[in-house]
Order: sequence, then structure tokens, then C-alpha cells
Amino acid sequence: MADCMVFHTQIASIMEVLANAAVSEICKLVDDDYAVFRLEITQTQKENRALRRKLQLFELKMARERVLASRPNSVKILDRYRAMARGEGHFTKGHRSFVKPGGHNTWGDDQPITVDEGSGITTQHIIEIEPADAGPGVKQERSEGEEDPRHSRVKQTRAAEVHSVATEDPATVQPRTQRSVTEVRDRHKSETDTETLTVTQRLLHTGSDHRSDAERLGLGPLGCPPAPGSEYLLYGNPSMRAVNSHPDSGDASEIGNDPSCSYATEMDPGNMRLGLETHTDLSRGNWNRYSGSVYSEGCLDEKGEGLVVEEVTVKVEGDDPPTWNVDSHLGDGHSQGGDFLDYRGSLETNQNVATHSPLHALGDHDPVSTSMGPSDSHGRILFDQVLKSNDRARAQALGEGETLGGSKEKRFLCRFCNKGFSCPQKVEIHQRVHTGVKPFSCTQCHMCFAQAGNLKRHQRVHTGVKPFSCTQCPMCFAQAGDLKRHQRVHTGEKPYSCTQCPMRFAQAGHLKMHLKVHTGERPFACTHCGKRFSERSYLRIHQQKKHSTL
DNA sequence: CTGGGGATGGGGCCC
DNA sequence: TGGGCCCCATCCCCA
Repeated sequence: MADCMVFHTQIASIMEVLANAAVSEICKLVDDDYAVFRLEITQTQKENRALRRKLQLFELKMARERVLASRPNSVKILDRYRAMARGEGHFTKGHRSFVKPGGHNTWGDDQPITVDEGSGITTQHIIEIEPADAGPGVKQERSEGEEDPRHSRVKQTRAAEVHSVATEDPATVQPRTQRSVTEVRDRHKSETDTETLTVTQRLLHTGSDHRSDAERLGLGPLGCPPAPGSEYLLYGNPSMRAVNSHPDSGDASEIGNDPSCSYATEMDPGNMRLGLETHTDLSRGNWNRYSGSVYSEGCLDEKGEGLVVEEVTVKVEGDDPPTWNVDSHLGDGHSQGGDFLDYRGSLETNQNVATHSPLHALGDHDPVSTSMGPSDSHGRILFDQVLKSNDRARAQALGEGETLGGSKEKRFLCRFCNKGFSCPQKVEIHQRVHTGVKPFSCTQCHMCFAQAGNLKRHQRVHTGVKPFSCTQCPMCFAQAGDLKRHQRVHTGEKPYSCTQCPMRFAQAGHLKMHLKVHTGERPFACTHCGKRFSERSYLRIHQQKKHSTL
């Protein structure tokens, strides 16, 4: 019994010792971790302080630059600011001010809207820029053949730089593509805004062949196909004709005195290399093919230089005007769903459809066309989009109405929605909303467009040209509307207000998303667990949190 | 006056 | 929330 008591006592003492040891161990561990944690916090706080100091310095710099920018010669300062923001250490030769083209609006979207408010700058060259070969409308400060060497150098350099970007393997250079192009542009921007635009325009309208398109393309004297419906010029196989430029040929007289320009010539398919190496200059190759696709519609005007075209026979029945050959059109791989065949009858009988419909028969060799074949699921998607747009157009037609009897007589009615237009061409363009026909193809990607201007605007995606600069910050935009929208960031303007709550938004889409909160609509379902969300961003966050390991 | 074509703006979707 | 970019329509200029 006594032994038992002693044993218990010993056990208890051992237990106590062990417990004390464990507690002290735990305390030690906690203390260590706490110390480490404190250390980390201290370091983080130090980093925060450093970052805050940097931020303050940057804000100070920004404020100083803003003050300077509000003074005359703001463009110079802003450009210098932009250059600094991009890490450029110097600002070169900013002696040319932004020159706005007089009269005819030829710059279009490529016209930077950051204007020289000061105008104290001596404008050395007042240029009314037209495409290099825009025909009789060309207005240039210099006489033909008089090439400013610096001007030329800049243009060639830029063309080469831009093209080097455009032709590199997108998979390897994509991340820097736009940036580098933008940088290139900005590098020259302050110095040669006008030159930049000249280059842009020349790139867009390459070719200095002063022969008319009709002559070059074997068309009739009016620049139109010889006979309605007999043959149409279509963008397509580059082996038939190609555009070449000889920036280094030295024979300026032959190519319109501008080495940067291109001309159309017959190419020997055997000698014509394929692929990107064929086009070592932006002024040929893709850009010309772009021009070709842009101006390949119907009658070509004098802007259709440098086309890569082929002639495609169009079925004509009797004396009837040529109609949409939907079969061939769709069959050429530009189909956007077999359901379009439903339109055939109406199109063929629709007198409103212009007789020079832009049959967009993409060449068989065009990778674009093959990527949009009828069997492609993409075609289904596009067709759905067309259906959607049809609904939109119908709704608009119902809303805006039969515009007949308006201030302008709109006697040309859309076959599909009865909307009225003043001329057949407008109807034709409009009807592409219903038919899904997109005659303007980008040569650098799969995109097709119903309107030439949209293609032109789209090309900035590839060139990186962003002509619309924010006056408040270094941001630049490819589209005017984007700049306008962006400026709300600075103004704080939020024009889209919720009717259900005080929330306001700077973008219509954001309000639309927000409204789902009130309606209870949850259109975004998680594919993993089925949980539904009112906004896509919520779904994304949910998936990242819950299913990121999947 | 009309038609053709480019420029441009608003709307919308997506990331 | 901000930006990229496409769609569609209208405006405007010019021949």
C-alpha cells in the first residue's frame, strides 16, 4: 500500500515535470514564431514606408508636370513626360508642332487629338496630309521628287520597325509587340507627328503608282468592272498580282518619287516567295493586301492602289444585275452558317441590293478563308451573332422607324427590316447586318468586317498605333471613344446611374451588370459546382478560390 | 442633287 | 473598375 502511494506520488511528480516541460516548449515555440512574425511585420512596414515615399515623390513629379503641361508648348512637355514615363532619358528634336490638316479630313482616326495648345512653336512644315497617292486630292508641301532625307529616314525606319514587329512570330513577341510599336511611335511622336501620320497613311494606302486602278487592274475606264456582273475584283490569291515596293530601288521616278511607296506589278508566281519573308517592308505585303481587301469592294476608286487581287467570275443570268452568289460565297469558306442560304432568294430578288455587291470570295489560299469554313463551329457562333444583330436591327427599325418621308428621301429599303436609306450602297452596307457578309478581311488575323472603316480601325490592333492621347496622363488609345471613356477616370464622371439605388457607374456595361443585383438575375454558373453568380467577376473569384486546383 | 466612301460616335461584350 | 475592341449607324465631304 505504501509502495503504491509512493509510486503514485512519483507518477504525479513526473507528470508535472513533463507538463511543465511541454508548456515551456510550447511557450518557446510561440515566442520564436512571434518574434519571426514581428520581424516580418517590421520588414513589411519598412517596405511600405519606402513605397509610400516613392509614391509621394511620383505624385509630386506628376503635379509638377501637370502644372508645366498646362502652360504653352504643352505638347512638348507632355511628350517629354510620356517619354520619361516610358523610361526614355531624352527628348529629341521636338521642334515640330502638331499640325492639323486643313480642309479635308484626311487623318481620320490616326490623327492624334492631343493638340498643340501653345502654338508658340514655329511650324516648319505645314502639311495637308493625304495618302501618298490619293490622286488629284494630294496636297503635299514638297514638290514631287523632293524628299527630305530626314523625313525619308524616319519613314523608312518606322516602316521597318513596325514591320519587324508585325512579322515576328506572335507567339514569341506578342507581349512586347504593342508596347514596342507604341514606343516607336512615341519616340518619333514629339518630333514628327505629321510624319508619323504620313507614314501611317502611306502604310494604309501604299502604292504610288499613278496609273488608275482601272488601268492597273485591267478595269474599265470608270474604274469599275468592264461590264456589270461580268467580272469582279476580289481580294484573294496573292499569286495573281502582288504589290511590290522598292524602297531601295532608287528609281524614284518609276514609283512615284517616294521610295516608301509601293506600286502594283505583275509578279511571277514562281519567283514570289511565300510567307512573311516575302514582305520585308510594311509598304508591301500585308498592308497592301489589307488595302486590297479594303478597296476590293465593287468599283474601285483611285484609292485602291496596291491591291492583291484576283479576278473571279460572277454568275450572271441574262441582263440581270449580278447578285449575291451565295453558294460560291459561302462555299469559299467565308460562310457563317449554312442557314444563310435562306437569304439567297431574297437577296437575288432584292432590287435594293446594289448591283456591285462585294462578293467576298476569299481565295483558296487565304488562310483566313479556311479558318471560317462552314463546318467550323465558329460559323455557328457567327451565325448566332448575326441572328442577334438581326434582332437588333429589327428592333431599331421598329423604333427608329420607317424613315421614309424624312428630311431626306430614303427610298431604298432594307429587304430584311424595311429600314430606309438614301442610296443603294447604304442599304447594302446595312444589309450586311442581316446577311453577316463581311467583305473586309484582315490579312493579319481572322477578323472580317462589314465596313471598311472598321477594318482600318481594327488594323491598329496589329500596328499598335494609338492616336488618341489623354491630356491628363500618358495613356493613349486606338479609338476615340476609348479616350472619351477613359477621361471619365479623371473627371470622375459617372453618367450611368442605377434607378434602384444610388450607385453610379462610368460605363454602361458596369451598370448593366450591377442591375442584376437588383433583379436577382444570376446568369453565370460555376461549371464545377453549379453555384450561380450575378456577375462574371464573382464567378471568376469563386472559381479561383474554390476550384483553382482543378 | 445624289451616290460613294471615309470619319466618327454610341453601344455593347469581354477580359 | 478600366481598358480593348467590335458592331452598327449616322454624319460629312467630295465627285
